[in-house]
Amino acid sequence: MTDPEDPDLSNEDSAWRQLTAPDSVFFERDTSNILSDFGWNLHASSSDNHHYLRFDPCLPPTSTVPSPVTTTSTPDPIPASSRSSAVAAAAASVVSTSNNPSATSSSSEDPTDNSTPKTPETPKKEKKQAQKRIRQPRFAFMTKSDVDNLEDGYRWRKYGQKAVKNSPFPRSYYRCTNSRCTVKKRVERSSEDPSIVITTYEGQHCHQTIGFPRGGILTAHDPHNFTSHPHLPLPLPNPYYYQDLHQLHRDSTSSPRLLPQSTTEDGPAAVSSINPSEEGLLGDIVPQTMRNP
DNA sequence: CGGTTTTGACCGGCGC
DNA sequence: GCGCCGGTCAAAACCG
Repeated sequence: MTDPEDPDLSNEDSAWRQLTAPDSVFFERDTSNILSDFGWNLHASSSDNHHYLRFDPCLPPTSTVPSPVTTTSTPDPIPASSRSSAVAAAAASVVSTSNNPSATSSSSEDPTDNSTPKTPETPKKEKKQAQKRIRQPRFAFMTKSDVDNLEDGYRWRKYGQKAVKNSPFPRSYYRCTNSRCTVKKRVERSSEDPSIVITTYEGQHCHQTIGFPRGGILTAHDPHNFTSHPHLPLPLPNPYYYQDLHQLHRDSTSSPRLLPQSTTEDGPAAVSSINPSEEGLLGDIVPQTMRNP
C-alpha cells in the first residue's frame, strides 16, 4: 500500500504484510517445490521460442498448505505469453494465507463455494464470508513481459479491474473459467518498472490445464514432455524447467531489482545447484513438521 | 448465440 | 465513526 516497490504486495492482506515485513525471507531459488507444496506444479517448456510455464492440476489433499510462510525466489517461472520474448521472470513470492487450517484441503471450499450459491437468500454474503475466512495460498510472480496476461495453460475470465494506488497501471482480476475452480489471479504492472508484470495466483486448480493456444500445448501428464509427477507432493524438478530457467535467468540479468531483498549472490547458481531430490525451497523455510509426513 | 470484457457500483476490512 | 481502499458483483457491450 505504501510501498511503491511492490505494489501488489502492499495490500492489506496479512500474508503480504508478512512478505514485506523486515524479517521476510527472500530466496533466489526455484519455486517449483514450493508451489508444488501449494498444489501447483510448475512446468516450463519452450516452444517456438516462447517459454511457457504450466500449472498442473491439484495435488492430493495431503499437500496441504503450511502455516503462514513467506518466501520469495527468483526463478523464471512466468509463462511467457504470446509474444513476450522478454520473459525474464524475476521473482516469485509464495504466500500462504491460511486463516483456516482446512483451507488447503481444497475440498472444503473449492468446488461449490464460489460457483453455486446454494442459498438464494444471501448468496453474496455467503460468498464473501467464505472468501473472507478461507484464504488460499498465493503466489506472486514478477515477470518481465510486454503483455499483461501471461499464459499459464488455464483459461481466465476477467471479472474486475481497479486502479492501483501509486501506480498508473490498473490491476486486473481474473478467475479461472472452470466453474468448479476457485483459482483467481491478479495482474498488474509494476509502477517502478512498467516492463514488469506482477501476477498473483490464489488458490489451487482442481482440473487440468487447457493447454496453450499456439502449439505449445502439452497435456498435464504427458511423460514425454514432463518428467515430474503431479501426484507427488514434492515433485522432482523438471529438467526442461531448469534449463529454461537458467536460460531465462541469463537473459534476464539485465532486469532491474525486482524485489527489495533479493540476494543476488545466489541467483541462478542457486537454482542450478538444486538437487532434484532436494526438498527445495520449502526445505529452507518450512519446518519439517509443517510438511507432509 | 455463448462466452468474455468492460465498467460503475457496492461491500467489507482496516487505519486514523 | 468515518473515510479510504481492495476486491467483487453484475449488467451492458463486445467479439468470434
